[in-house]
Amino acid sequence: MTARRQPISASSRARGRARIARVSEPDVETTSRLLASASRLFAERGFEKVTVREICHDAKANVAAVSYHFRDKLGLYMAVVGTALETIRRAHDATMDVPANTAPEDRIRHYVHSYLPRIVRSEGKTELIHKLMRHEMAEPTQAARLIVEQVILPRLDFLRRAIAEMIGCDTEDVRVIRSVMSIQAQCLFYAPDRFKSAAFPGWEPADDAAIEAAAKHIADFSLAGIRSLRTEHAGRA
Amino acid sequence: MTARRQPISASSRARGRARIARVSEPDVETTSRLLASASRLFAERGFEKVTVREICHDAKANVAAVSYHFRDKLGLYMAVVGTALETIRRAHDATMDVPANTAPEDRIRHYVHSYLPRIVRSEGKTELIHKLMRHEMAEPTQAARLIVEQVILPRLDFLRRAIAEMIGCDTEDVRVIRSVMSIQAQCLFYAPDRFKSAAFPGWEPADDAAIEAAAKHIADFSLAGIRSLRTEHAGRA
DNA sequence: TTGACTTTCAAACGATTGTTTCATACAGTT
DNA sequence: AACTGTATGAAACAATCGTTTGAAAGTCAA
Repeated sequence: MTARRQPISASSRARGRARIARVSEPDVETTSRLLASASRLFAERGFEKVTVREICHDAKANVAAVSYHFRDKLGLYMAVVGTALETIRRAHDATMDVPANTAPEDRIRHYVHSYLPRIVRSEGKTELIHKLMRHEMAEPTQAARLIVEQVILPRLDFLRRAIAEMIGCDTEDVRVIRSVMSIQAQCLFYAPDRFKSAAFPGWEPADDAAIEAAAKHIADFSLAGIRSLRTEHAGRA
Repeated sequence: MTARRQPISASSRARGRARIARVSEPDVETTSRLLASASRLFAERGFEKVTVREICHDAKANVAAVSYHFRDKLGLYMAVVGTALETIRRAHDATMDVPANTAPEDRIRHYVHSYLPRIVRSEGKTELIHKLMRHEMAEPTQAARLIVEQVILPRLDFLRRAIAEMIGCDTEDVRVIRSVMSIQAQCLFYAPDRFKSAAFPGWEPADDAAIEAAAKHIADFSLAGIRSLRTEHAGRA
């Protein structure tokens, strides 16, 4: 094992200073360009389907740049995931940003209406983490645990509280948990997908109005489903 | 392009006769062993994550055997998909096997209760096509179109008719289409998945009773959702 | 100017992939 | 026995992958 020339952390140490122009235009640091290109490509096709050479070509950097600045390909990927998680942590998660004392039905409606556009659409910074999440579902990496803990679980907790309040039971009740899965399943189903494009031709919501209509359906459909669970006995076999 | 020694179709011509023992025990034809090993491995990890060498090692065949008997890796994969589709076409699709004049609610219940075990479980021949389907959703190949046409679309049509009958409208109604997606989404969400295992620890139904209970939830939840659509105006913006 | 440090570059390395080559062995026919 | 079509095996091929190398060029402080 040969010792590497330069520890990874040193690159961040040198990044504070302003830089003089080099032979070619280094207006943006190589590290930033790599992160930008990698974010876009990883979000598009996931970790394994993107090659280091492709990222470096897009970022106008040498192939060795990834190894130099991020240790290896996985290091670059984890950096992308890290900044995506930071973005979502900084900007208050819109899916849970609701005034206090809101009725549980309206909280659920708000969740679906703010969640669905992020799943269907492709532009925007907050959409990055959702695209990464979708690929992590198919082929998880080390990032899966982070995403679950920092994004998924808080959202599910938000849903569980609202649903439990609606039914009038504990948040640990099986009916609550299964209803959370039902809502989450319906939302995630609208994620763009080449397979589903063939199975449901033209059924993907195209414009904002269609997304809103689909969200309304999921909310109506699910709220009716949850209400029907109120009359049901909790301890069924 | 060099002409291949032996056209692919010739292998099936020679397979009718009984064979004398060779140096090693060729009790089963190489073609069959390759198909068996490939079915298991492709179902487990999808097309791209399985190597030809791995299949051949498992089938106790030479690496060149795939090229010889199936033209290439994709040819072997399509053969696997073909036999899986044939199996599902031969054995009447249980998800749609229901006596005539059954009430639409009961048809939907039957669909969910027979569909969900096939999604959750792993053993059995009919489960093969479902495992292949799940991988096709993540990374579609040529097989996606076949699976959609021969498996997905007939099932969705079964659901559409039942739901339209419940609501009392046309099968092309948006409410019908969205309800089909809601039911299908909830069912598919129970597919085993390493990512979901972390997000929903212990929430995957373990035994038959748990699967039945989950199916009952999906049916109850969805039927209530559909009933609520009856009172809604069809032509909403 | 010297020397230490940081960053970039072209090239190569080592591993793995799907696929092909060519020799060989077998069965059946003439 | 000789020939033909079928099948298998070890080895190699060609392409691609992530990663490493070693030299070169730059910056900055002494």
